[in-house]
Amino acid sequence: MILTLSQIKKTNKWSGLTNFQRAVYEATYRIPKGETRTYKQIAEQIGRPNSARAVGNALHQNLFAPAVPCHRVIKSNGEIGGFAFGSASKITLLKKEQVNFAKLKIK
DNA sequence: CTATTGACGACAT
DNA sequence: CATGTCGCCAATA
Repeated sequence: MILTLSQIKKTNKWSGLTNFQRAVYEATYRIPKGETRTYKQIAEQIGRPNSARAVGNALHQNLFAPAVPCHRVIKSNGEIGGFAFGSASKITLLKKEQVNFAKLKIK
């Protein structure tokens, strides 16, 4: 079951989150299919340009997978970054979404 | 309250 | 290109 953003906000999990976490999940939810964002870009989008690391921590909790497409978030240097279920599966998901790998350091 | 940790970033070497 | 160092921030113990 893939929850919509509005449905996510009604869950009991959501109510327990901090504003920072909520902002991260919202920003990530809006990443269009076939595109990627860096942790840095997410941080900037939520008004905290220096919180890229904290963004990664937030996504690691991954409370709303797969509703929140956290696999579309990568490192700013083009590397894949981490993933709760292993970076290999992260790459697989991106390939299924026809992401442009040209700019990424992935074969 | 302090200390530690981690799906990061920028820069130097 | 590969490593190391330092800075950063929020969550957690």
